[in-house]
Amino acid sequence: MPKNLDKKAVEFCLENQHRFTKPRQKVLSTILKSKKPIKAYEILEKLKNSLSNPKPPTIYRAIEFWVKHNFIHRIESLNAYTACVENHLHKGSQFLICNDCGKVIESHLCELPKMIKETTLKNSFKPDSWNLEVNGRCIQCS
Amino acid sequence: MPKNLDKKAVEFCLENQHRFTKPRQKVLSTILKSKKPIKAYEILEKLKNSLSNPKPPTIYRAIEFWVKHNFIHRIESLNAYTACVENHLHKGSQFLICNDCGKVIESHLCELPKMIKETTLKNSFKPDSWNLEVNGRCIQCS
DNA sequence: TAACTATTGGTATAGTTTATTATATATTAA
DNA sequence: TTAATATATAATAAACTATACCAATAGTTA
Repeated sequence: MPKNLDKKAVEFCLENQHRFTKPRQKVLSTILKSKKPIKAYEILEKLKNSLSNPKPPTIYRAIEFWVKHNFIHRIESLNAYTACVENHLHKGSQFLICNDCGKVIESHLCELPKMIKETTLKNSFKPDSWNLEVNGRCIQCS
Repeated sequence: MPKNLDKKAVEFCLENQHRFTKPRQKVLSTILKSKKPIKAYEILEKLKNSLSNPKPPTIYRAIEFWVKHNFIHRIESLNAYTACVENHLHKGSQFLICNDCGKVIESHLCELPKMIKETTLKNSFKPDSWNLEVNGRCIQCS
């Protein structure tokens, strides 16, 4: 979905002195192209051609890099990865997962942070980051 | 934590014509005894004695059973399982995970459901169940 | 008893992720 | 430019997590 995330990634690497290496490049673009969250081994499979016989660690290192810098998110309940709809600075993420078609919508629940602060305060807990995954049905499937 | 969840489990099985078999019994009690979320293979290890040489599928089947009936929850970001603090009927769960000591608090964010409905409505999404995992620091570690 | 369903047992394998060690590439500063 | 440093990759192996499959068994029902 995010059209120019590719460019932003290049810029990001330039500005922050990270290398825009081939594995990073290919892994990111593969995730960007995928309309649904994609799994590590699916990425691996797709890159059999454009990289020379890549192994799991190659993929995982690149994934880790982009997750760390908020270009992609990991969806815990799916063991899958998806591009961030905007490369905003994240402390948390929210996903709506359709149980029927598998579509995943990244949602911006703007009020959630406030809520989280309140409720974690009650538990004397200092929130740092969070992840909300909601299962249900998207409009096409309902 | 939940002291009589054992008994409730027996009752539940009786009432609903499910069998309270040895694997189910042992897996549940092992999770109940554990103060922290416990992993499938840790359960397997602990049951090496009380069950005769149990294999992964045995454990996973029992876990699945109790998850399905809301006696335990799976914590996605940890690949681990924990007893429900109360065996209330769940459509969602919320966990506060301490990055320091690993403690996990199950939290009751009573207002969350309302929020979820509102925000998912905006996305034309029918919520069904949800899981929120918040990372941060507990009071002892901060 | 016979048929049926739920559950378990056991083997094997699939799928996911990390550790380790060595090598290569880029950057910086002398 | 070259050595020193930091960063990233390659490749092998292993650890960790989960499921598919099929046979055997236990409980239930007709």
